[in-house]
Order: sequence, then structure tokens, then C-alpha cells
Amino acid sequence: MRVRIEDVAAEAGVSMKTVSRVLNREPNVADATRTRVEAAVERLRYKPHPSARTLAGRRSYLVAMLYDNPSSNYLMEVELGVLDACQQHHYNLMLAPLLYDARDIVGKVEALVEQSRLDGVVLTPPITDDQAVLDRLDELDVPYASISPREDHRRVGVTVDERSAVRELVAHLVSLGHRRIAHIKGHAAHGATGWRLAGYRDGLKDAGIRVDPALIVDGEFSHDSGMRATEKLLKLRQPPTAIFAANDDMAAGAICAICEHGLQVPRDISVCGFDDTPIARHIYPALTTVRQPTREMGRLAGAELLKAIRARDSAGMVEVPYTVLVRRSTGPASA
Amino acid sequence: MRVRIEDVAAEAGVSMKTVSRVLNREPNVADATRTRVEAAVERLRYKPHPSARTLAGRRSYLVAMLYDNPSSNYLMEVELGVLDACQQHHYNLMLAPLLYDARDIVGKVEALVEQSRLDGVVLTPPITDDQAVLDRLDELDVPYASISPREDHRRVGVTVDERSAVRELVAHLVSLGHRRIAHIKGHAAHGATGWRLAGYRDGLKDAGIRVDPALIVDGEFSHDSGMRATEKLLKLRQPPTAIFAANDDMAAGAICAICEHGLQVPRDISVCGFDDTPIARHIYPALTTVRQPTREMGRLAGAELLKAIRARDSAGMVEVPYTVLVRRSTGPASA
DNA sequence: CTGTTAGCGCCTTCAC
DNA sequence: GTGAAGGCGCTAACAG
Repeated sequence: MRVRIEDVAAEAGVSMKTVSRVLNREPNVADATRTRVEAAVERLRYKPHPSARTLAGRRSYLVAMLYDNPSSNYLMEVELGVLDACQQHHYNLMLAPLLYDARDIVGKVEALVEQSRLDGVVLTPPITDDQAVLDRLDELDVPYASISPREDHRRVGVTVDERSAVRELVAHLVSLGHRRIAHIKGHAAHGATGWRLAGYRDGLKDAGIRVDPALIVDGEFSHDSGMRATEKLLKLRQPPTAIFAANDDMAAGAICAICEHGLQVPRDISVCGFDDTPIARHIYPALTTVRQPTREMGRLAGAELLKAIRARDSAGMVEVPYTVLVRRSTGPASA
Repeated sequence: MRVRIEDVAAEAGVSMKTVSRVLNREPNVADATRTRVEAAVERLRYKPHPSARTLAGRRSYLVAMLYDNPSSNYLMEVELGVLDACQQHHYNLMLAPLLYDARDIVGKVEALVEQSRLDGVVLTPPITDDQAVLDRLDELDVPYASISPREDHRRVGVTVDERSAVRELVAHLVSLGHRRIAHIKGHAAHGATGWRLAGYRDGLKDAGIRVDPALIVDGEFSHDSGMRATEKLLKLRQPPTAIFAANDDMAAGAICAICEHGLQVPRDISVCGFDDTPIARHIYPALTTVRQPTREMGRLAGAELLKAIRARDSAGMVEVPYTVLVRRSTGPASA
């Protein structure tokens, strides 16, 4: 049969509770006792039963990652990071796609928390900014960590200074001689959309270039929206010589649209994106873009969440660095 | 406080056990009693406590999806499908990336099963064909469902007739006038690699074209390997007029290599892939490829696994249909 | 620093 | 067709 905590206690010549203390790293155990128990655990190859712990303790050792976002590369990376943090602390990770039936997100979150007895949740954009969800989570007293939330006041989670990243990216375009630089905006629900737009404006301002509203077009982070936006830009009387798309998918869409018009990248128009998803390296030409350390962000979000679960006030917001990657999709401005 | 089964029993005027019977759809409950209990559950908004069930019963209501595969689009889709199947049956899904530390996969699987008390696992390629893992799973008596395993005898899982799909794809190329059709093979560890090669041969045979070994080059499913393989093909004295890459990533790599040589797709060379991952639509030109219903495959694998968990012999192998998608990356053979 | 006693919420077995 | 008692493996609360 299975080896239980009782067996370990007998083997080590102590009580069950002492074994429990050692296992849970609680204080008040003599070092000698601790090592003796650890040896017994080792010898018997004892593994605690997760459900028994959950039932007897008050926590589920379970956190969920909430997402409502079609970008699988991004999600998979974040997921691996969160998973890593969870495994280190013997927590389990549950996935909660809120994809379909987005009408009643709050209801779904509620059901999830109640049914699964979640100890906490990791939020990804754009759920990070769904005020109704945040409020409900607060009411239910469920700790959460947000990845790239729009506002970072008094929150737990991870951010990147995307605004400065874009500013650098625009400076790169300017250094190549570009003056007519267009921007394809992201989806309005994402905080990133605002930061990237602000960074674009910062970059132009740095170079003393006036913002031309005609060069700022709507997108929604999808490949298609990038194509459509670019078609609009190409029809302008004075088309841009460079396009900064708010993410890689839209940048890829921009390149498709440009090619379909018989133009070439970067000879006729330079294009750059944001995120450094695999597609950035997989298209021709490879995209100049900005990398966020996505997996690391997941790991940190997970770690901060677990901190918050243990002690409410020990967790906070951490910032991670970005990298501007110059590849072949940007070149000197054409005449 | 939380509402427990005891409260429901009181509310319905029956014993705990009767409520339990209704909840678990066990027999031996009068219809009238059943409806009465269901009403009480509804009224009290009762939700069973998963850990208590797990502890008292013998199952964990937990299955894991094992993967060792860098393709996030594929995995995310499969995952959504499996998740869907699990949720329908009130099972939980745990993710088990076996990415790093691939040395001791068997050990990791063992640890996972024992620690988490898994009721079963879903296997994705190429773990589906790791005989050591399969053997250990059999020994531990853990049911598993395989997605696209190399051999489907006496197994539980899901398959697609990839061989026939490729045969059709090659027929499409032939119908465009291509005779020198190259193939970039996939990673040797994957069963798919063999089927796709076989389908390629079938297609050539159908058209009465002799297989030219120089036109079959190694790849390993990565973008880079697709580029390298294509460079090799382009250096041939008689380069191919069409390339069938064993997946979309390699096809995208092929297009990059072709563009870098100053050639155009499909004007100079046609390219097609396999899988219909998002990149197939996001590059220029969009890829002719084959779609597998990935999410549905995940769902079915999950469903078959749960069947297997309930009754060992009720589950089996199911086959799902593919779709050949003709897009812009294939065109008439050049002179 | 260590041990004892009660459950956590549900399912099992067996009686009725 | 239904119920009562006992226990799944662990931890909380309280002693010592």
C-alpha cells in the first residue's frame, strides 16, 4: 500500500505532526529531528497526498491562469513560466481560457474560484484590466498577479517599460532617415496599445517630427487588421516610408499588404513590430521588433502570486527589461 | 460557511449517501428522490469539494497532457480540446511539459503519476512513440490516449490519415504541371515524418514520376532546418519546381531561402506545407497546406481517455478527417 | 520544541 | 431503494 505520514512518523520515531512540520517547513523543529525525519521520508520514498493536504488545510495549492487572448505563442511562453514557479513551490496550475462565451466573464471567474477553490490567479492581458473581474476577485478575497496591467498602482504582478521600448524603436527608424513613420495601433482593450502609441509619439517628438494623424491607423493585433490598416496607409497621397505595427502579427500583415502592392520590404517601406514572437523570425524579411522576456514574466508573476498567497503584503510589482532587435525588415528610407 | 453534502441531505430530507448517489449518477435511487435531491442541490447552490471526493474515492479526477514539442500553436489547440473534454466530465487537466531535462523522461513521468495521482494521461507526438514511457505507463496501470501515434494497434487515441492527405497534396502539384517535386522531411522521432514521406512517394507514383533521392532532404520541423534544406535543393544542378515541406514552419523557411536567392514563390518555385498553423496564412504568399482538426483531436483524445478511465475496454482509436487547403504559394510549374 | 485530539467533506462498506 | 458508521491522509488547534 501507499506510504502515509503515519509510517514516516513511526520510522523516524516522532509524531505525525512533527513530520508535517518538517514537510511544510514550519518552525519549531529541532535540527536533529528535522534531519531524522527527512531521512525517513527519503528512505520510505514518501509523497504527501495532495488532496488530503487540501482537505485538511485550508488551501487548494491550486492557482489558475486566466486568459482571453488568441496569441498562443505568448500564452504558451507565459504558461511555461508560471508553471515553473508553481512547481518550485509545489503548487498546481490550472488553465482557464475565457475564450468563448465572453459575455459573462465575471460569472465564469466566480464559478471557477468557487468550484476549484483556487488559492490565487494569474491574469494576462486584457483580463488584467477588466475592472469587473478585478472587483469580483477582490470581493472573493482571491489574490491575483497581473502581467502587464494597464495600471500598476498597488498591484501585484510584472511589467515592462513598453513605452520606452517603442521610443527606442522609433529612434532606430529615425536614424535610418525615416520621417514619415506610420503606426498601426493595437486592440483598444489592451493597455499595451496605449503605451505603444505613447512611445511612438515620444519617439517622433525626440526627433522633432510632427505627429500626422493620418499616419496613425487602427488595428486590433490581428494579421488581418494589419493588412487592412496597411492598405489604408498605402492609399495615402504621401504614404509612409516606415510602419511601426503594435505587434508582430500586424507587422506580418503589413508586409503581406506591401508585397501584394508589388513593393518590397525594406527597400520601399520599412516595417517593424513588437513582441518577437516566432513569426518575427519566420517571415521574409525577418522583423525588427522588441522582445519581452515572456517566459520570465510568467515565472515572476507566478512567484509574486505565491508570495501574495503566503503573506498578503510581501508581493508587489516587478519590472523586467526589454530588448530592441534590429533585423532585416528595416532599412534606409527610400527617396 | 460552505454548503456541504450534509446540508443538501437535510434540505432534501434524505441521507448523505443518497445525495452522493444522485451526484455520482449511481443506480438505486427512486426518480422522485432524485428530483428532490437535485432541487435541493440547485437551491443551495451546492458544489462538491473536489479534494474530499478525491480523498474518499479512489480517483483524482485529474489527467495530464504530456508534451515535449516546441510548437505552441499545435499544443495550445490540442490543449483547448482536451480541456473541453475534461470540463464536460468534471475532470481537471494538468500540463506536463517534458521540455527540459529530456534525459530522464521516464523518471519524470513516474514522479508525475505518483505525486499527482493521475487518473490518466494524454500523449502528444513524439512522446506517443516513446516506448519506455508507454511501458512504464502500462506497468503503473495508468490509462493513456495518444494523439497521432506511429502505431495505432490496440491503442486509445486519435489519428488522421496524413499519408492520404499528402498524396492529395502531391496530386495538386502534379496537376499544376510539376514533375520535379522535392520533399523536406520532418524530425525522425515523429511518426508523422514517415507518413508524410510515404504520402509523397504515393503521390509521385500515382503520377508515374520516379522518386529522385536527391530531391528528398532532411529537416526537423524547424524553420531553420527548412531554410537549410531548401538551400541544398537550390544548389542542385536541376533544382525542383515545387517543394513539399513536412510542416508549415519548414515551408516558411523554404520561402525565406527562396526569397533570399532572389527567386519568387510561386512564380519560380511552388511551396506547400502541412498543419495549417497560423503562420500558413500570415506569410506572403499564404501557404497551400493540409489542415488537421487539432482542437477536435484534443477533444476526442480527452474523451477517449475518460472513457478508458471509466471502463478500460470502451475506448479506442478514432480517425478524423483532414482538409487540403490550396492557397497562393503553389502555382503552375515554371519552364 | 513536540505530541494529542478532532475534524476537513466525501465515499465506502455493509446493514436494513 | 435507503441509511449509518467508519475512514481516506493530512493539518489545525490546543496542550504539554
